[in-house]
Amino acid sequence: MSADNHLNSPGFLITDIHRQMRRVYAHRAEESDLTPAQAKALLIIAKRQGVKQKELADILEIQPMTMVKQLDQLAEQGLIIRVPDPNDRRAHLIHLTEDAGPYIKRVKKIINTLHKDMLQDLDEHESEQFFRLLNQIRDRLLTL
Amino acid sequence: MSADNHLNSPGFLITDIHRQMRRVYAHRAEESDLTPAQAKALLIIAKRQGVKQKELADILEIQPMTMVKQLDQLAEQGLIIRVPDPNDRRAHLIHLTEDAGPYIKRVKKIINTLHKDMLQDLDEHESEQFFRLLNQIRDRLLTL
DNA sequence: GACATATAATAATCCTAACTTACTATATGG
DNA sequence: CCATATAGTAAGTTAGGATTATTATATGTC
Repeated sequence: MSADNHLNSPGFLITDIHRQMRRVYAHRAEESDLTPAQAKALLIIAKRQGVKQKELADILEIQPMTMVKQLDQLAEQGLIIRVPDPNDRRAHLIHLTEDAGPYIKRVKKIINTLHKDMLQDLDEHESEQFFRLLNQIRDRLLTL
Repeated sequence: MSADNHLNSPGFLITDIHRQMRRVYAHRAEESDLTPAQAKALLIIAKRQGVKQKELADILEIQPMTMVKQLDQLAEQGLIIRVPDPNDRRAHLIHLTEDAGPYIKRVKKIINTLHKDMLQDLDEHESEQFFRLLNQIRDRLLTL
């Protein structure tokens, strides 16, 4: 691993891993299931019923417009509804529908299994270490 | 960090890091520079002058058709040429043009700096550990 | 040698997940 | 009251992948 090897480097490895995760996820998710981005949004909404769109976009670190589209998709599938905010007529509060339950359950299972599978060669200490390093790198990138 | 926390997990962290890397890269690359995927392909071609398209696609673990498009883009920018393979009239060999040199140099610098910046909070041992774990996870994902 | 099968490249089309720019409606601080 | 800020959205773009089907050429088998 020479200092000049740009190809086998953390950056490109992360891109590879990201793509492989998507591939395996897509393969395991049924027709009726959610894309990774939809799944992530739905899991956050489940934890924060009544969140505003803007707050959601901030949590996900995406642009408001990107959020709009993801919520459109979730609404089309009948998994969320936008409720007018009684305290701010510009804003909408996002709520899960009753249909969302089974989707959330299924998607949690897929994600759980995927994580377990991809980390299966790491012992507990390595997993913790890896998780810690990922967080450090993510935080650092946010300052760049 | 409960065992049931799907949101702050290695998988989603990798997705975040991937997106942030792209953001910083795009911000640092000039108008005239290459996208990450183009850069990666070009760096491999530089190491393997005369490689076949199919071989390239295999190295990058992408579909042949995806390779075609990336090479179209590089050819449009005048950075590579497709030369008919004298030993196989179906195949093309990919060569760099003379114009490619400065692009490669610039892109290497951007990538190098980005990697250094994003890993700046890790000591040498942690970096090596991180690199090793990424490779393990990537290899495991390829079997799933 | 003929023919079935495999392989290299590509055309056409689609998908996910992001982005920017510009607009409307509503809040809010001087 | 008005200037400015904020929430949401319409329209359009981009990167980087995918699938399916087609053409040209190689290759193994009988």
